[in-house]
Amino acid sequence: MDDRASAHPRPTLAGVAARAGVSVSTASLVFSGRGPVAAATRDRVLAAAAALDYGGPDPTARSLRRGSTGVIGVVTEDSLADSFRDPMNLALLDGIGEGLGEERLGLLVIPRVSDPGIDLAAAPIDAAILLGCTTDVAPAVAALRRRRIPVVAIEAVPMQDVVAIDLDNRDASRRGAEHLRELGHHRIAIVTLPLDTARSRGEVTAARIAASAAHTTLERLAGARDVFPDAVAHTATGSRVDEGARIARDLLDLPVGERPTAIVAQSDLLAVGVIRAAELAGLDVPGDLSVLGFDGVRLEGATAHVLTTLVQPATEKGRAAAAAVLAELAGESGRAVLLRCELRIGTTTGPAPAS
Amino acid sequence: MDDRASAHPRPTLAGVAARAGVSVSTASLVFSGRGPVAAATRDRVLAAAAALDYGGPDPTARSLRRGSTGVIGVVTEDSLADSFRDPMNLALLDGIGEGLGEERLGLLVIPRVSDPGIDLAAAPIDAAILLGCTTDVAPAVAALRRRRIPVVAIEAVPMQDVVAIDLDNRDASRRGAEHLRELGHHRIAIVTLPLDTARSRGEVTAARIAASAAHTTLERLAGARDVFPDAVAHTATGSRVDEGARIARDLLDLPVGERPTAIVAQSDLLAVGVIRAAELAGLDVPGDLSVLGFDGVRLEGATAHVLTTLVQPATEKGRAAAAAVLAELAGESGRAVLLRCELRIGTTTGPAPAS
DNA sequence: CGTTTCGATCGAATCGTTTCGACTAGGCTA
DNA sequence: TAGCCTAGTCGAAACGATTCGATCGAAACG
Repeated sequence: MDDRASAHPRPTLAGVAARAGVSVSTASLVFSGRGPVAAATRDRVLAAAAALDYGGPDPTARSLRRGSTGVIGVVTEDSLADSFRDPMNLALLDGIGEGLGEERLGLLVIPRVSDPGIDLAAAPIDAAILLGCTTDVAPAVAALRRRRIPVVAIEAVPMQDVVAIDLDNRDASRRGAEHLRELGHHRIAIVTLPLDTARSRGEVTAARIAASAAHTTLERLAGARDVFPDAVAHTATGSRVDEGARIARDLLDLPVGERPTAIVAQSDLLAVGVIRAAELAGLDVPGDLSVLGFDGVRLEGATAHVLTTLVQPATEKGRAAAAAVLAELAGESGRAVLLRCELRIGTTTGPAPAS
Repeated sequence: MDDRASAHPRPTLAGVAARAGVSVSTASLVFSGRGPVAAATRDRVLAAAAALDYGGPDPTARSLRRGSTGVIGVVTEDSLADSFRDPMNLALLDGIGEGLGEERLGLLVIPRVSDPGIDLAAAPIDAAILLGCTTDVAPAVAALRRRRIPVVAIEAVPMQDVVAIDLDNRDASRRGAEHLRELGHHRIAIVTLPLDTARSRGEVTAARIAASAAHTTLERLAGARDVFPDAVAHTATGSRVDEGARIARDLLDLPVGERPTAIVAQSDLLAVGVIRAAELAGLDVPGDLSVLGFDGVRLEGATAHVLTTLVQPATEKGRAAAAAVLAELAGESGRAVLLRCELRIGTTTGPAPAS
């Protein structure tokens, strides 16, 4: 059988049709199932296909003719693996998968949107979802727009012709901060998500804020500072436990009077790191230090605490993105969505220590 | 500008060529850069393209003509998100990304290979990597073969015309078990990875083994039983900490004389669960119970221990898979690779308790 | 029994590129 | 000055399907 396979170049619909003694159009109808075909004819065509080892219409030819590929692009900023290390993105992916349903073939994940070497416009996709892109995505969006490819962006700066799936990041952060203020805290510190693609650790200055395009980070920061305008903030290189711990170590290395009584972390992973560092430094959470997270990710046994955090509807975000994509593909215009986070009070925040 | 965009249907290379006053072939040369084009001509074409808001050649048409899409398919068994929740798969993905280099557009991730509803043959890909597929993948492979699409499988049952990237699962497990035997253990229990897609928890019987197609699980099991032929084994529904804990709870709920003195877990996540359950039951690790893992994943702070485990070269696996894919696409035949695990002795195994 | 209708089939045009071979006009070598 | 090579350009033939409109019996209808 191998010789046959290598002898004949590659079976095509025309070959199958010829062998079955029907026209190409009829053979096409058999495979696409969109026209009436006599049972006998269908069988003949299928038999011919089997005999020639034909595996069905070529996807690229089909795409060209039909004008659609059945593939949705998911554009990420980091490397693939790094993007998927963030539990929030996984939940998002779950939602996208759910929302897309059975109709689509798969997701084409395209890493490093900011890499000029990668030509987003050359990707065979019907629509694109921008996933956690903090960089300036304008060029990428422009390229997709030229292709008439609908774009849905998740938590990105608002752009024209891009359906935005957003979170009330600022408002939610403000509510979290207010919770701390109500508990009597005055001196708080903030551990932020990355501010830029360079991802250097360090204190957040006005200059760095001005230079940053990290929408989510900035919004959450603004929300916290709506309540605590002077709160010091340090930025992390990524949403990871070790980063949170590392930054907290610096923030907590102060005499009692100057040390923050609460730390606002912009993600749960960072918050867990903060808690670990605090406990390692001999501080009691929440007795000596309150810790607030963001995300509401299930962190199985990472700490003995129940994290006080802003629970975001991550899966819902994915579903909304998928719905928007489907709407756009159907010709309707996908509606922008603003989802709300909910403050879940756990055991990591408490009254400010009387000092 | 919006009216223009909607007025004209969509710019094509032909339109650009016409406007630039050159032939389509010349315009094509400008964009593909594979022929000599006078600088002046090039500029004229690019200017026309800009004027028409043309974003470059259509990917599907290009794919059809060129016969390749620039996309590699990654076929997983679970939902996307679930696949990527396994840290091993992420490391693998890292390796694939590294190995593929800059040439490729992206990875088309295709979930649920066993779902008959999804037509693998309809995916526009140049090659496929089978990732952690425990089910019977024969139909999928057959479909791809008909398409003349090279297939690389990671830790799957050997198949003809499929490049295998494999691990010495059986031998490694045997070495791990021998380590336990040398420590004086006789009564051990095994916590296995899933045995089948149904994923029901429970004791591993001969019947279930016979019915299972989960290559990796079976190999690791066989390796452990090479040393401890009568070891009882329970299968998990997934490689997760909570699963490990849940199963260990049952395994350890026995009088001291019958309780295993060591548990072999088929993944580090399971092993961590086992350790947690043991400590919750008041057992000392490794004093009362030794625990052996598999994978060598970095588990930041999950336990206070250093897990004794079989460290597998996960990233290397990905790189090898990528190399095989590239080789196959270059017309050479990708070589099968067998990678070796290394036993790393940590603090979770110790001498069997004298009883 | 003439006409309409419908199921089944086919031919031909089309989707938007890439690429092969041919052609022209100069610049070189001999 | 004849002959050759090369850079630059072009026409036309793929690539492998889908789909529109036409055709042709046979069944259904009045």
